[in-house]
Amino acid sequence: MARPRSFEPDKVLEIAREVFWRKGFQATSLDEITAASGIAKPSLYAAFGDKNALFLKVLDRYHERLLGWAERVLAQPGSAREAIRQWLTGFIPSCSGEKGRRGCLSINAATDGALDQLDIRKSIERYNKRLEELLRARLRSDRDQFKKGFDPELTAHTIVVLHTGLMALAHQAPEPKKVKAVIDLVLTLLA
Amino acid sequence: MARPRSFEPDKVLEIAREVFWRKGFQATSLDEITAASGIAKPSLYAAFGDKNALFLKVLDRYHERLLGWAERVLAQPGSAREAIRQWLTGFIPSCSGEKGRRGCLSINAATDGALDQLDIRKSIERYNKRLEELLRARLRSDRDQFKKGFDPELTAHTIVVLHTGLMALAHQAPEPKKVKAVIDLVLTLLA
DNA sequence: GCCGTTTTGTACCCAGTAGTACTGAATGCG
DNA sequence: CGCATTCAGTACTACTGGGTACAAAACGGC
Repeated sequence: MARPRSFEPDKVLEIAREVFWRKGFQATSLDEITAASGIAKPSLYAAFGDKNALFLKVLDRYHERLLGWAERVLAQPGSAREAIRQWLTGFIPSCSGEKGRRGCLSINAATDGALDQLDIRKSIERYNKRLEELLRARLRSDRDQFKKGFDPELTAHTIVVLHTGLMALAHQAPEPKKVKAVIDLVLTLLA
Repeated sequence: MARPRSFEPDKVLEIAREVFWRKGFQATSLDEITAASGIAKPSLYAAFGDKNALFLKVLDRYHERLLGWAERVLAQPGSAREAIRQWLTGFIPSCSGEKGRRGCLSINAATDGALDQLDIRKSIERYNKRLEELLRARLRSDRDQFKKGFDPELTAHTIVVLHTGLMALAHQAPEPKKVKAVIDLVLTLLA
């Protein structure tokens, strides 16, 4: 009944994610996104709102994707430690070597001054909370795999801290081996 | 022989550090620094160079201060584990509660897009390297305090990762108790 | 008291950026 | 085909921010 859209919003959100991820939220100008996507600014505004709203959409999708993957990997049967190891090692390609330099979009955003935007901060906090919940649930339900006195809550949180540290240090492009060794060492806490 | 300076560079660097720390490198405008310090822009430029150079000076001082403190605490005699525990717990006030929200200036800078500036990236990498060296040296020299097979290099790096994670998560203003519990749990790796 | 030198502060320039008319184009429907 | 409706793209505005020219001011030395 009217002129149809000439682009797929999902594709544009993916392109925007790449730009935001590479340059950071503050440092990314809308012109760079229009250049990368071929979509003019008024169309972006009509489809996604202003820069903050666009980034929030990008970030929420990013979070959903990571949570979906974590949920799948952490739900596998067998050893809880191996499930968590698989989840953590899955990040190695994206947090080591040259590819890792961009780090984690979410953690980058948390230190971007983007935190002034309440929506964005809430999204990040919610993501961390849900991630920790997934780990905690798995450790809790498998607590008899571990020795007496094992603390699922504290251990889950500690793994989140470790994960955050690895993703924050990704900007230094460490060697994959080094990351793997750290993961293995910390997983000895699951005993 | 000429008009004297009307401000102390060290004081100005401290004020600039506070502003950068609170708002982030990119998000801080020079106008905010002139407003906070009372120093006009041309004086800032004459004394410190452009924005990047100013931030680099601030960051280097920050690093020196943290390294100096780490060196002092980690040099204390007795248990290596207790020395490291004291070093880590010393960060609790600045990485938990409302005061912690600003996180760590260095880690924030690493994800600020400030990394495009090679000087700044080098400074951060050098800081992390020297920090890890301090830990490694202490763990190595006291390796007979630990069980056979203890790996000082890997353990030192893991502690740096943990420390980075704690400082990155500081933006969420966690409870001090939680941070302390994580530290205690990870220090059981030193056995 | 005057002069060269360095600092100071106002006022400015220019590039870049978020956000917005406004005109023209593409559709479905009658 | 005509028309209402929605999208696309150019061009613009208003503003901010980094950086600087220039003239006045504050010193030490003569």
